[in-house]
Amino acid sequence: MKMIFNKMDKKNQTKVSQIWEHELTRSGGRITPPRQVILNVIASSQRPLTPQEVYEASREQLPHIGLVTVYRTIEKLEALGLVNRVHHSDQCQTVFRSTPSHQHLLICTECGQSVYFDGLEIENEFQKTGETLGYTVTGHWLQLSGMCQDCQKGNIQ
Amino acid sequence: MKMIFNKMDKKNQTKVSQIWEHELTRSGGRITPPRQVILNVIASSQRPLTPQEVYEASREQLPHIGLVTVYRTIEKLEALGLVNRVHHSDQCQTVFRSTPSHQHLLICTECGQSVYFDGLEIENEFQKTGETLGYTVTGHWLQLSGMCQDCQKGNIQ
DNA sequence: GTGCTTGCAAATTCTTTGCAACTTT
DNA sequence: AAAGTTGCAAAGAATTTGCAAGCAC
Repeated sequence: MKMIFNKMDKKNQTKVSQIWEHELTRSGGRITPPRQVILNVIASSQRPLTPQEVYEASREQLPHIGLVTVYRTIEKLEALGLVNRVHHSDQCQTVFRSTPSHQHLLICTECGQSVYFDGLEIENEFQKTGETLGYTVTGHWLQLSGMCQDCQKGNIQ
Repeated sequence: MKMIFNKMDKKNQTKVSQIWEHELTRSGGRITPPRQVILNVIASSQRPLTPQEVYEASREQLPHIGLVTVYRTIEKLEALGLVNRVHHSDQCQTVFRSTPSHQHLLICTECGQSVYFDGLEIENEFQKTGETLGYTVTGHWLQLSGMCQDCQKGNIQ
């Protein structure tokens, strides 16, 4: 199994924000201060965020920003496939940057820090499972949870 | 990989309802007509249901039942571990009977018909994945989606 | 009888929509 | 200038809470 540890660093944050701005422009959208702030908040986050959390983090940089703008920007980013909705059992509406290739999330239960990983072998198993049950498997949804290295060491995030 | 095709039949529905009633009693709860109806609706469903759907199906048997009672009964069943919340990308609050052993759901995208399956080998892969990423994997969440045999044949559910 | 349960109404929370003013290109 | 975007306020949807009456044990 191939693994890709794609934790986001400062350099990549900027890059992701730039790509997102480019995609927005390309689809006829416009780059405004509120959007730049929201894009940056989501792109630089190590964990999935709720609309409320995006809103609160954005207000630190742009106090008069509106929650509605956050919702509409997320909607646009999702339509462009740049962010994904992430579901937990209690939290269903968090957003996290998506990956170009087909990967899955591993989320830290303590601090929420998340990484993507590749799971081609696992996906082959899914097909076999479906055949046994008489289903044609067309999609899957996999998320792992656990504790990241920082939290194992007892660090505060 | 061991597979368990545990589609629910009439005989099992009754049995599940009875077990649920017993668990309710054991935990100090009471068996009332509204609860019996709700339990039966959920136990006999081949697919995850929203609170609204449980409500509507229950009203056919007990017209004056309240949506609030459905919410509270689901809450109780979930607390007892008898039903699970099932999430899709758009639908986050559906309920489906849980399994005693550790299994995963395969949901038909057409009709919602769902079956549980066993995936021990897959779970071993999850552990390996976690190690590679520096995480201690403590939980996972896996759902497959596809098309069931009936829908492949073009039957109407 | 005691204590859990019900259903109504109201409150709360989350998300979406209408709209006039304002920016971006 | 044209078209997209913003933030406010209001609407809408989903879920939870308070409470008096009712029911199970």
